[in-house]
Amino acid sequence: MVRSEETKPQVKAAKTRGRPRSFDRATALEQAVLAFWEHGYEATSVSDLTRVMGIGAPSLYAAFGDKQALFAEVVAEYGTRYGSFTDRALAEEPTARAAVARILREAAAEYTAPDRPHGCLVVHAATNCTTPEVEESLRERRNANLVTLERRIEADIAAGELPADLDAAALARHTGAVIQGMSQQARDGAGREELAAVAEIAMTIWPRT
Amino acid sequence: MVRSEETKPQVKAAKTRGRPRSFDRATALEQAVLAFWEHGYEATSVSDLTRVMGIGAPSLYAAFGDKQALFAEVVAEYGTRYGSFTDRALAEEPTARAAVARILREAAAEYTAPDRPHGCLVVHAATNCTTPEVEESLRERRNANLVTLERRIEADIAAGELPADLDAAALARHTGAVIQGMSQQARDGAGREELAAVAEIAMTIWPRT
DNA sequence: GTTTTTCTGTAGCGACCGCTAGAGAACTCA
DNA sequence: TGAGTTCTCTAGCGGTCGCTACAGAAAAAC
Repeated sequence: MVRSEETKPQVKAAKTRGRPRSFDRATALEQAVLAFWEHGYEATSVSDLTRVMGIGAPSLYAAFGDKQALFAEVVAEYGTRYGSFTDRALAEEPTARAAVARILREAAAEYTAPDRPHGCLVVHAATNCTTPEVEESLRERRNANLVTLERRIEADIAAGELPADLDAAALARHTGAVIQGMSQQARDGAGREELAAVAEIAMTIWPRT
Repeated sequence: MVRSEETKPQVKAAKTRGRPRSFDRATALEQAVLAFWEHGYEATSVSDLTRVMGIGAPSLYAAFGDKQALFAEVVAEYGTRYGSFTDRALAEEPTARAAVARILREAAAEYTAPDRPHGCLVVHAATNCTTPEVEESLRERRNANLVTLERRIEADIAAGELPADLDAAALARHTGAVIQGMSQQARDGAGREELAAVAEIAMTIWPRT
């Protein structure tokens, strides 16, 4: 994947003045993603970040603002790079049921992929946070995902694909709970097959079509 | 519930010498439970603790050891006072299915009870921890709960109460994931009825008996 | 070249962290 | 009463936190 840039001197036709940045911004951001993903917002100190990103503190602050702004950018980057499988499933699968089945199966693999932190950054990285806005930002993201799923289920109900008496909100929340639980299990050491088994069990709640 | 004591001067027949403790140890511990429950291990500072417990730092260290020892005691107290509903259900209900049904329904109420922190301390209080032993201690607790549930399900399979081809480990893990997901949902603002609906949906995975 | 602009490295700011030394207070025991 | 014991209070330890002032380095503009 080619990194998208807005202020990259050596690539984007050296138009910026002054001393050029000595590190690759996207690479540094990716390291920050891994650090925050692994240890969460609070437990990842700025000195941890400068170490894994390979830059000094002033460079970090010049390039990303402060710790909170960097985290926001990390969350966005995580969303496009690692968390997009849910949106993709919702967009590509013909029914809510098929989308959820795919999401759960893919989550089992995503949350236990080797060579990267287990579980979901959005679920874990901002729990027990002394900065309420940070905790709230991921909470809103999680709740927004629930609403998205609920709307998808409602659409299937309206289309006659699912029973009219189905509780879309409850079904969406159940699915969210299973996903978050799978993420926790992944953090607690569960492997891909174990999570896949959980996913299969969870899918049996859907009405037979 | 009567507080069990080992060194309580004013109740246990004033046998201890020296200046007596000026605060009630059990009351102070309860305040620590609420603080750790709400904010987690790292985000609850010793100065937070001394404030809500109403004592000075030296008194805290004299009575409870250090922060980590206090947290261990808090987890134990939480277990007996707030987390015992699961063990009770497993002990009192005749089948694994009935026990899980009761656990899920009670969790919906417990995790959203007013006037106390939402969700489960064991699930949330030691995530994103810079002290690995603390994080590990609750992880072990969660995994031990999974094993307990798995054994209960296996017993029902052996007794012919559940199908012989049932995957006890997967079913236990699924149940654990739903419980942890419900706890997360409670933290994210879900109410009792919403969690109860999730619990009802989750119970539909059990084979009809 | 010189000037202007921007980034980098050192070094350290004030605030808070978990924790404790030391002195005095409050009790039991003789 | 006095001695011995244990708790409480004030104050502050060394360390880390997020963050930045400042001087020098590296580029474009002139």
